[in-house]
Amino acid sequence: MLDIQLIRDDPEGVKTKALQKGYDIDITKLVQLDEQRRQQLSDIEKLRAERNELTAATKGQKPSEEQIARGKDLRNQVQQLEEALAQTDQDYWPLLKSVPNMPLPEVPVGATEEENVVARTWGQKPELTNPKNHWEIAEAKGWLDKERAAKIAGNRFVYLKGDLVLLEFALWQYGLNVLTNPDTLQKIIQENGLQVPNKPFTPVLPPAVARTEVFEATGRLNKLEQTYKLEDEDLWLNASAEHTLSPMYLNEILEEKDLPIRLVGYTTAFRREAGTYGKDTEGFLRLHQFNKLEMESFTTADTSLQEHLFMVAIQEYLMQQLGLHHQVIEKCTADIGRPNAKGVDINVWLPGQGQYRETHTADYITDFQTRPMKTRVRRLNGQVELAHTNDATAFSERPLIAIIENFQTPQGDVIVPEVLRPFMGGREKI
RNA sequence: GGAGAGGUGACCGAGUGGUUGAAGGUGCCGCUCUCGAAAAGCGGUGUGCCGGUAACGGUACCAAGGGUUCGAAUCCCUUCCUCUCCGCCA
Repeated sequence: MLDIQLIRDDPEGVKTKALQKGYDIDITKLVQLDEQRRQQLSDIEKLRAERNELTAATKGQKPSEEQIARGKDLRNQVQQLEEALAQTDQDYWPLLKSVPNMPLPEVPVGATEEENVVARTWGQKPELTNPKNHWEIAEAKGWLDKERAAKIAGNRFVYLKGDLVLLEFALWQYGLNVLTNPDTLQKIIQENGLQVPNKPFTPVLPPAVARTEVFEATGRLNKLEQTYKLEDEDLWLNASAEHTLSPMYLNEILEEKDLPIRLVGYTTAFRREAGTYGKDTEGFLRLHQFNKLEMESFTTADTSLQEHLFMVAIQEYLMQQLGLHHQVIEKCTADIGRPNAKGVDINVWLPGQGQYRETHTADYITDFQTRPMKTRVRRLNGQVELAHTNDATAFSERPLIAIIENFQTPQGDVIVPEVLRPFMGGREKI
């Protein structure tokens, strides 16, 4: 949720930047509703003040007939005004919540993802003759069974089996090792010239579900396209660990000395993927259910951008260590997403498909989530202000696809990246 | 799932209809005392919203939402959570 004060101060600027992100918001109406709302609030408070005065005047005694009559009158007036305010709120809050976060000035302006900018490229496309798709290799190896999964759970579910499962667990282990090691983090910070502490990430196994109320506060509830609802329960399945990590400190005031709070959560993510029929149906690139290791951090406003860059640096480091050729993409205004002020993707090269595909995303969210979540920081000087959140992928299952396609051998085996071997019993290929 | 007891400020803990944003204690901050520290004494110490350059004023908040009342932390209803016992269970 955007700061209403920002909208009051610069309605035109907000309108323009929202449009850059593809949101046509009726800012005029929002400003008008805001004024109306404040007027109503002020009227109500005047009456309440009068009522409080009346109550105080009774001094604990039985009030007179006259006082009771006056009290009743005030109550009715307040009630009427409160109803009018509730009416205004019905329009006001959804409209305010529909305003997207403002992109930073350096975010490239663009109308589609075609206008994303390649910021950096690492490595080179491997030289492979007639590379196979990951599903061809995985099915031949008995690592992937989609037919039986469809029988059990339907389309876009899979059974992953055998060595691929071992490889997946190696990936989690490796990711956790990097994120919990202050020396490795320090190296990444130095190499990228960043100004952040090397405080390690705390591993978290979070709940995979959250209540409606909580989900709404995160601003990430996307009922129709993404989120599954549990029948008979007021619960939704998370579509990323971020959904249950970011609201952890809902309605709390954090102490500045405890920041940054860095979490790395592992969870199974569930996505409805409505509106993607026929897209990426082969293999396990786009599933209703997948596993993910996700970074989340809470910082002060003045350190959050560095924290975001730090997360991107970690992502690059992880992909470099796996030896996977990839591009770092600065997403344009249309592609960064509603809650983001800036966004970076990592797209890995998939030789079997002859294209780059997204494996990582890093969201710079500023205080857009913490405002509705009321997650605040008490600064060292005693000032209370909104915290900032950042989230970013550490690993999903998609890098497995990249490993299979990039490191395939003519014999149909897959070379295990060196950094994963310690977690694979030292095996060099599978 | 069944039966019962509860949810009050950073923490402990009073308060069961009338200046109660809330006694008392702990913690924290400042001052006094001290060479310094401790102890002791004194003072201060919640958050949101609205108005105001500010000082400050108003209003709301005692798990959440609704209701009763001239007036609610206190009474009623719903939901959530915690604890105890029983049952079930990886």
